[in-house]
Amino acid sequence: MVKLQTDGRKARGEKRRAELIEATLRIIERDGVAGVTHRTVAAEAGVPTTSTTYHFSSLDDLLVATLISCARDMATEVYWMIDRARSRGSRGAEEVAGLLAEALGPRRGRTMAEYELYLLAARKPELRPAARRWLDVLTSMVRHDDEVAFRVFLAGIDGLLIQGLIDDEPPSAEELRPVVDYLLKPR
Amino acid sequence: MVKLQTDGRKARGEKRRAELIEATLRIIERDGVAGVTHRTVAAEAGVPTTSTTYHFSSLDDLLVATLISCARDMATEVYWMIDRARSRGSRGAEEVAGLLAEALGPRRGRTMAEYELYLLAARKPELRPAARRWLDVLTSMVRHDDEVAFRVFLAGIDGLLIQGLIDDEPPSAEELRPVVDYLLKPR
DNA sequence: TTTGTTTCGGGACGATCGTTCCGGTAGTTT
DNA sequence: AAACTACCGGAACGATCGTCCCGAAACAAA
Repeated sequence: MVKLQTDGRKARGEKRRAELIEATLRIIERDGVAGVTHRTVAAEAGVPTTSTTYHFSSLDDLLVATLISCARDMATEVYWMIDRARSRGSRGAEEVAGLLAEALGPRRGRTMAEYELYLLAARKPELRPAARRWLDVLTSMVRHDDEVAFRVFLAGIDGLLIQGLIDDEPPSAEELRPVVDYLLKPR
Repeated sequence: MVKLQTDGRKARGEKRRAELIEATLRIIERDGVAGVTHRTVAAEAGVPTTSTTYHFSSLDDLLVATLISCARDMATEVYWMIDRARSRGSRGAEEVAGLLAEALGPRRGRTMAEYELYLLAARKPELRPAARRWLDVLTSMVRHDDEVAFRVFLAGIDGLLIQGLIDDEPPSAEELRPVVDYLLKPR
């Protein structure tokens, strides 16, 4: 009889690994990278402290894994924004503004976490490929003569998000709208 | 005889306070906000550990003071960029690209420090006014019908800087040039 | 000089950190 | 069944953390 199923132990191990990464992301959303310790992550995941050191050789490894996991989500998120912006004509700006308002409102913690991990990548060279990959993939999607406009678009999105993070009240889609409009206007 | 000079003790105190802030900024440039502790700052400034707790009631206070001091410099820096961009015509983009390349090359550590403090402000409400003030001042400088274009310009600058921070090789002014050009092109 | 204020700095306290050790358990292979 | 491997989790180690205490020193006012 041929063995088709994977090792049950390894499956459980991978599952807990994923749970630890999710717990780490929640910690970063709530308290920032500074709040990530073996103990806080373990408590958030509801597992003993030593579980983090078993599945990740060090705290750095845990952060690396979290960034890599997070980068995937960021890519799909920005991909959606681009898709909306290009396919909907004048409605594109409206939808992009809505997505930005959502990133700065209900999902504010997540947005902060992403940029904190982004800055972490600036400081740790081993993280840079993961942080850059989605950006490269996105850039390769557009036509060559659109590349400059596309880079401006991406930079503008990043800038608007970062600036929106230090507002006391998250900006509404209506406030963002004219800026996004201007950003998307061809020239 | 009227007392004209201030208390020599207070003068020395203020001087050491300033030195501690400068040392803190150097630490952040080198190791990030995570590297800021009473002991590392004191060692960097060449003073005993307790000096930081004496002049700043807590570590948070030290970071707040550092951000406020840093925000002033950021304002003048961006002010220069705007000045170049507006007064030099087509040469404006070239000079802005040069300033960006400098911020991502020789002054890379400083740029990282500024954005780390910026994100810190996103998380600590008491820091937000200081981080936002210079942005408001700059915005109030421009004509009302230019405001949207100006906000796009600022957002674009932020985005280009952040994205440039995760490059292995800092982008050159020549690479930045077409993007800045597009960003400044009126429409 | 005497008194008071401000700055300095050594030392220590309790808390928390990353990490290791190691016995115990569950699952797989032979 | 026995041997082996992967996972679990309690306990603890040394290091480092923020902060406090308190006497000494420097300086100003009396």
